[in-house]
Amino acid sequence: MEKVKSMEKKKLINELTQGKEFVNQLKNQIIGPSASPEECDLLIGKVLSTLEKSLSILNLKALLLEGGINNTNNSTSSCSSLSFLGSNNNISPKSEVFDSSRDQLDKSMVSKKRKKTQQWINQTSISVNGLEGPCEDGFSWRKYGQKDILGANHPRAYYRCTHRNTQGCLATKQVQKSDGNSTIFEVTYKGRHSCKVAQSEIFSLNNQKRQKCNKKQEMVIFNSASPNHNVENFNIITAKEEEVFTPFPFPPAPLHIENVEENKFFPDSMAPFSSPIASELPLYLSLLTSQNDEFGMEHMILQSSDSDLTELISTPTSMSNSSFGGEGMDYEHEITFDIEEFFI
DNA sequence: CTGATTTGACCGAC
DNA sequence: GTCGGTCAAATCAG
Repeated sequence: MEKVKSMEKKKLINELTQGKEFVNQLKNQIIGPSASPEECDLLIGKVLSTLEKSLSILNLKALLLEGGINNTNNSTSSCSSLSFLGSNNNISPKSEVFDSSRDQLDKSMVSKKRKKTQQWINQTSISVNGLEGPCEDGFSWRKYGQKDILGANHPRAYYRCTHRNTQGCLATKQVQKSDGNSTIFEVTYKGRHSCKVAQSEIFSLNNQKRQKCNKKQEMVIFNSASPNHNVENFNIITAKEEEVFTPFPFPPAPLHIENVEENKFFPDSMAPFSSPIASELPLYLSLLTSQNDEFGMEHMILQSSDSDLTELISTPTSMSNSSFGGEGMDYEHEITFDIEEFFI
């Protein structure tokens, strides 16, 4: 445990130091004669990334303390996704995801909890000149309920696919403002879209909205000096087996998914699921924002709670990454994925 | 008029 | 008994 603490501390210091360096570089960019917006954008993304990682580390600690979890292994590895769940206050302590993980931990794998549908959580926010709200995801939703959630400052809204009645599409989503930052919306998707309309519309809509959202994001980023302008966008996915789940707005292009146990693509802080804690939690998928990623794409981590399947998917998305679409796709251990398709 | 939203009631899981 | 999720009647908006 002490070793773990030390590792976390080291990692935290490292992240903060990196962040400081990036800010300095940004400062030079802004002040310097050869200021490049692209470079500034990149640096801002890096700064945000380091801050998020730092917060993740800190919040994981809080989570562990709160839950009284005795971590005997590599806890730093689970920072990225786990701590987000606890950190944003977006998921209330009573939330399904959090709760079930706690239950599972508490009951030492004597899990007789009912199976739950797959879900993924997308956290996104846009706040420009008072106009705020989660970026649209390309599907048409119909609100069917709203509920005050215990421990949460904001009510949770329940949406289902408009085509539920006509096409039996069972996709639903929940939208809730973050407690900590009301500009952040946490969107939890459940089930998958089976509606033909969504499938046919998704490509054009997705392209449009991606552009739209990217524009918004750029606008916000470049006006970030104003306190009224704020953008944050990061994602956590929680998925559970039982239903085939299609979280991607992309064409059914081949996906390349790596088994995370090999940790091929994880830096240390991104190998979140090798710890005993992580392995007992529900399936978490963690997305980093495009601005966090040097390659301009997001990395998504999937982990199945029951099957211990942990996978990494790379997706190029922006604010619209929450859109799902295309044919339903089962997550297999090996699915090829042509990344270039998404950059066209 | 039609479809979407609101909101109190209800239900099932825990 | 509590809480989250859903239903469905009432209401609203285009």
